[in-house]
Amino acid sequence: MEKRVRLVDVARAAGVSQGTASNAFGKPHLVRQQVRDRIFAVAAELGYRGPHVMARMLRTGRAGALGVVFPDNLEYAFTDPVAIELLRGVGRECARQAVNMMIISAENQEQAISAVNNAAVDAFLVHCYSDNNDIISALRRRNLPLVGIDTDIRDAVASVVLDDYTGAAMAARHLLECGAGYFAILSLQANEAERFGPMDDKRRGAVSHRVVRERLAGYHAMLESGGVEVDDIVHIECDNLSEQASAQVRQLLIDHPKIDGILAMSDVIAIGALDAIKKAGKSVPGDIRVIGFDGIADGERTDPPLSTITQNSVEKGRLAAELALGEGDRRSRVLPTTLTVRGSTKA
Amino acid sequence: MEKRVRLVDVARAAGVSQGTASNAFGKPHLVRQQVRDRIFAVAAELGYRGPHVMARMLRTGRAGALGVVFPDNLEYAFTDPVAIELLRGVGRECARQAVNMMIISAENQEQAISAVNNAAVDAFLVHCYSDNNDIISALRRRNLPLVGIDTDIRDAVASVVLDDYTGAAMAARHLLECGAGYFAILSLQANEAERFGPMDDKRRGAVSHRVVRERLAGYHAMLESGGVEVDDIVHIECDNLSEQASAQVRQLLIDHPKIDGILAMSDVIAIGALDAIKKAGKSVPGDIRVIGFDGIADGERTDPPLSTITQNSVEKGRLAAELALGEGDRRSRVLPTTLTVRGSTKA
DNA sequence: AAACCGAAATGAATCGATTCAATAATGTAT
DNA sequence: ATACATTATTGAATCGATTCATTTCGGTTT
Repeated sequence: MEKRVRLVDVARAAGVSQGTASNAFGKPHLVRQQVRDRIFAVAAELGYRGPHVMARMLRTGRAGALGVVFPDNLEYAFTDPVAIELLRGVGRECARQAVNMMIISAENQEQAISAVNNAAVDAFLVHCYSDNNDIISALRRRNLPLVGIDTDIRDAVASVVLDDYTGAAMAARHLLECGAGYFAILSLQANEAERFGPMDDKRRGAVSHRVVRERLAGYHAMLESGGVEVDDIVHIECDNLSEQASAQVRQLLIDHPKIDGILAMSDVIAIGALDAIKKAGKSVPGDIRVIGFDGIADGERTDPPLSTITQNSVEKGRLAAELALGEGDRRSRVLPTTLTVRGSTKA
Repeated sequence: MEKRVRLVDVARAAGVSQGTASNAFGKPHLVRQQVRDRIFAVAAELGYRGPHVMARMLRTGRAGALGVVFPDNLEYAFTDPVAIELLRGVGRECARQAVNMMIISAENQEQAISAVNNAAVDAFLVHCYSDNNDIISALRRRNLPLVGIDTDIRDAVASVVLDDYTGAAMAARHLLECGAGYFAILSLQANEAERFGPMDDKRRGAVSHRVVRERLAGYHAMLESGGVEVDDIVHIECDNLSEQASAQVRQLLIDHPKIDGILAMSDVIAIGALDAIKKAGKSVPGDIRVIGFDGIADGERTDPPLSTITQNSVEKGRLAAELALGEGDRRSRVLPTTLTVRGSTKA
């Protein structure tokens, strides 16, 4: 393995200073064409591969990359349709700003922390549900611009969240308007502890995930104003995977046959619910109305098509990236949702 | 903005050499506990943030990241279900090896080249259909381990491709066995020129994308052995998006009403075809048998469920990452496919 | 007390660029 | 021809660690 050709070698061989050689590559307009050409010719002859990326980074302090972290579940990033849309938006903004996208990957918390510590990036984006987490602390310690998605993070330069409360309230109002009277809420995981199934008062009081807290509050407020007692609502904490959710809903239908309105905190869960209801021989929306949350593409093709609260996840990701990379004012943003009515709530 | 605290500052303040201070952080077992503790205490007091990532990289020459490039279409990575599965596999292997994943992003070819040149990574993975491309040249110039996915790349340390020929042949045989006699092939894009629609001989002779070439050959060989003339097969070059493909198939059904077997080169296209056929009032598989390629999850939930040639894209990505990061023997791999029979070909 | 050994610590060299104040070269106006 | 701007070039300092050959230390063994 021969030694790498360095800029200084090229400079010497071309009979110019190292500074000029550097400019020829990085700021060509500062070097006379004649000289530039000579430098390039010599570089080609010596087999110079261009400026060393890491050396340049060290000197300039810029990494040219945006770090993206998913602390809750590392594999989640390429599994959940909403996360993928988010990444699409992040990617779009990174492309616009000519910055690469570094996805922090790890198998466990400890590894994730060292991945965060070793990532050569200019800013971090973190998608998470709660912020009491060692990975978040590691991110803070890096002292780089940090933008939280879907949760507020202390010390972050900004955050991008959804107006979850209003979205949930819209969903609940719609079900009320469609005539539902007995409700079940299919919740996303409420905190770090991986526990699924029926959600009692105690568990409902220990919700650390912002998204879940806000959506529950929105559902409850609207249902109460519609004359429904919160204690009469069945709460189930579901895994955010259609298959698992489907199994949980199957049990729900057995335990609570009167249920005629289902509020799901994600479309993935709602799709599982549709499946379970169909298998149980009940009809949607005749017997049970189902509304999801997110507005993923798959919801358009279910049978019946899924009513939902639509959010623009692509824009959420793009905006977060813009805030993280941006120099301008970095106010945190709350993004709106819209009600999308399809066949699962209205015939 | 105060000046950053450096390792040398910590070392001085703690009364040890810089080398020892470095070891305290990077190789703690080489430093006596007593001394180590003192160094950490001083570091905390001075507000030292830990070793500077870029400086460490420059010195060690390791970036701790794997670059992933999609030259054909940059947004494609987070849009196509197969690409997403691929990324999931890559992510899994990166996590296993405690390496981050750098996604090269750009809006155009020129930007992509400079993104490749500025990426601090230890190896590159490139997913593409053909290798005559300036981005590929830029990748080669970096002189890092390079693994090609779905196409062979000159100078790559290895490549991971599918046994496309056999997969296509299996698909064609299956349709023959199901009694189809008049075939249409819905092809992926055959080369860099973005042209869609009917594919004449000339265009079929100018296929630069390896995947398309192999699959066409597999389809043709099997159909011919089943007594079908290649010239009697209708070829349509489709955009790899369900909506667009659907529109193209609508026209196909008008122009060629006798078609009773459709071979689609991707499930995404096949799903579009199912849609168009349903809208045209024909039945699947009664009037027309449809088989896709890839085995994406969405194909299980179409109506009827989609028969397909299943590949393991997650493993394809994982394996490619392993080869790129690995030290061991790096033979190129050809991955197998399996026939998955569902309702779109057999009642 | 001398000799020896392994573990711990040292400190200068190195990784490979970019930057910027100072200087030189070139061009233009008087 | 002289003065004055402009544009190019120089070269040393700097970014912030890690490495490794060498020296020092502390403890055993003879």
